[in-house]
Amino acid sequence: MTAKNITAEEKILTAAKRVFENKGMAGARMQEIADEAKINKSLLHYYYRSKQKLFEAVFKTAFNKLAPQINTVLNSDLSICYKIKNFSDNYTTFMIRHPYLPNFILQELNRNPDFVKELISSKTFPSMKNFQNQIRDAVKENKIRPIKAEQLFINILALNIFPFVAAPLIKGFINTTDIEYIKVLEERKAGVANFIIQSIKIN
Amino acid sequence: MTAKNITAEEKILTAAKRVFENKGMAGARMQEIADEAKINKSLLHYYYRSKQKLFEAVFKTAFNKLAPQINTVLNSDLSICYKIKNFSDNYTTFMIRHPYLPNFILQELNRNPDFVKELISSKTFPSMKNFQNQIRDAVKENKIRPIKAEQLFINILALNIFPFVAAPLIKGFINTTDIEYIKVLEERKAGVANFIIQSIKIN
DNA sequence: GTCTATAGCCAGATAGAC
DNA sequence: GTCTATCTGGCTATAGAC
Repeated sequence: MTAKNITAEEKILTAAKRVFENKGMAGARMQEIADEAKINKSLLHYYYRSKQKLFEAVFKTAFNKLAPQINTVLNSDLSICYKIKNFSDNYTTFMIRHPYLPNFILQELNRNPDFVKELISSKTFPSMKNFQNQIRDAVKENKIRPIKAEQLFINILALNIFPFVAAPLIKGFINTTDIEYIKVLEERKAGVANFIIQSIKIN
Repeated sequence: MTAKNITAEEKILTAAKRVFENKGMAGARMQEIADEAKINKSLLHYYYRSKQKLFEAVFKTAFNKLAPQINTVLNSDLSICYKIKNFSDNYTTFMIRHPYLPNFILQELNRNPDFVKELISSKTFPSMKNFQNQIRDAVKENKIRPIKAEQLFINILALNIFPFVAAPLIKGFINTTDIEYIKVLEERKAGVANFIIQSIKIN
């Protein structure tokens, strides 16, 4: 498997991923994707027919990388505490390597509300039910302070994802270089989990 | 001041705001802004010269609505606890009325890193210094649990802003209608402040 | 200030040779 | 499968009448 064994189709998808994540659907240019992939522009259409189709291929691939991690929080028999620690650590590690992904996903979901309907109706889309039961039981048994499952869920996502979506803004406020900011993010792997657990635990 | 007294220039800015916030710079069309403002397309150029200039006018207006609220957190002599409650309440109230604003700002900051440099160098851009001192002192005096000012700051922003940036995604996960989601956001006004304070307070 | 008409460009998509 | 050349439409921007 040398570099030359990578097919044109794969090269296109990789390049398209890079360009779409940076520029979004509207800002991306087919020519730029072709240049990035070092192939001819008309090959894009040969393999993917249209910009829209290529975009959808990229979007689905991206979304399918994120959904499973969230699903582990919502649908697994692990303890609440473990889930929070695990998700914060794994998610941040993954995102440091793919910093544009969350922004890309959220951006395009905001622009195309129909995408959401499509995603929800897919079989793999995670349900809140188990998590709601888990939180309700934990509150009832006095294991954690009273909180609604949805609110806790939003908080977990917010604390882990926001630092990537708002990176340029935060970098401006706290006045850090890109390298320093990665250290700030690394600190959050454990810090965020502690912050959440501290907030819900019974003294 | 009847509706007819609104000048063309004002109508353009309002329309541009709506279109840019929904579609972003790259996705917005001058024709759509003209239609939205119910004026002739060439008037856009008469008043604002170019799409870029019109966009910058909209962006600066939008950003200047958000910065002061954050500045209150960073640079005022209020107690930490009060700041958190106050910001969570005010910010969420404001954002429920302008739900596209955070997404628009973050989106364009990600696309145009130069914007950030420009904003930072402006005189009104808030500094972290006072807030850092306040948190360091509070930790030293054992008033709150040990936490870095930057991390707390990120957490405050994340918990308050993320629910708006990621609205379509969250609505999908927790399976709510738009109206129900507003109730979830209303709950957060007090809920988020409590969540944060619970996490940093000494038992 | 406001309109119509159009210049000029650029991007997505296709035709057709190899 | 991969290339060059080109069509077609849409978009920003401007010229110029009123």
